[in-house]
Amino acid sequence: MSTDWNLPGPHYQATLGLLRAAETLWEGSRVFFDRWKISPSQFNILNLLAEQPDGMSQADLGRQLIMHRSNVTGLVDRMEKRKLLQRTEAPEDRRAYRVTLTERGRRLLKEILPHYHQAAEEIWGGISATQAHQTEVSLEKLSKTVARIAKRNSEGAAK
Amino acid sequence: MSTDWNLPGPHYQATLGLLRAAETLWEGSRVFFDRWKISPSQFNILNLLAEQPDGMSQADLGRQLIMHRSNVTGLVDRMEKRKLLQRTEAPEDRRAYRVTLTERGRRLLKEILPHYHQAAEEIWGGISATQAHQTEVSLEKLSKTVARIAKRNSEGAAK
DNA sequence: ATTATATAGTTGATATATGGACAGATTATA
DNA sequence: TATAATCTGTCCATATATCAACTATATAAT
Repeated sequence: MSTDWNLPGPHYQATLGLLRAAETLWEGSRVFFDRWKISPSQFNILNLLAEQPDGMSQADLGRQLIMHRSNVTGLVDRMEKRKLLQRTEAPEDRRAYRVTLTERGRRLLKEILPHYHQAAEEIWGGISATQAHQTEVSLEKLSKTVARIAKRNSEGAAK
Repeated sequence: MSTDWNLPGPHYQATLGLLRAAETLWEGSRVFFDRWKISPSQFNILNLLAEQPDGMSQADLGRQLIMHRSNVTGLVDRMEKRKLLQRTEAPEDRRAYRVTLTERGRRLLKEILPHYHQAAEEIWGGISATQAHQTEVSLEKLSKTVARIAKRNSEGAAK
């Protein structure tokens, strides 16, 4: 049984659509949050910190949001400048900061959340509950496979 | 019939998963193309130009790939520096360039495509044909809804 | 205790991306 | 035909993101 990978297969179009959808979704969330002059990443930070009243270190933020530490530095810089959060020295580790929401940050999140919840429901409006669930399951499978392929590919490059 | 949008609804988790999946997919494609030292956007440009032997203007590239003209400038700059494509003056419009693939660019694309096609098939490996099709349909619906919501939202902000 | 290794955060280089402002060219309109 | 509106590509400012190199601290191993 041989397969000619030089030709696009039956799932080629589906994959193009998948990546296009991913892009549209991401871009859509960017435009959605623009209204409050924040980025999806900044929203994720607000959201994460709201559940952690004692705050968390920048390294932890990076791990939770799957982004590089150096990116967290810039995001926290800009959010601190806007007084949405604050850096406090962590007493138990003199290398680290403890990042916490300010009152202003909490207020902004509170203002956004209802709109976010509403949008979250609307997004799935045209899709049946069964179909929505199956889509979720498929997406999770697809994500895992993509991550696996990318990993294998990058290891192959390290020759 | 009243709905309290202050509380997360049944689709809240699904939306988080959706955006996470979109991110993973996009990031996965980035890592995938890293092997050839190009970005997903650069791949899209290669792919697009291969179907247009006479080349196209930077403005057209931007429209096709849904990105700002100023972003095309940088991408084309870097790809021209690597001699993957070239700018030629457009005879019919003295404002515009005509961007075409070089032999080197065509070779690179030819090298990547089989791997891309293979990955495209693998991605859907764990999913039945029926389910794959339904997922595609759902994703398209979701994309459209997200785009609509984002648009409405941004218009609401313009007060 | 000393040394080695790992971790926290910053910085600089670079890529991707948007948006505004601009010069030059083109097209539509008055 | 003059001019107003539009379009092309570039540049600047800024944001998001990665990676490598660095300092300072913390933890593990000898």
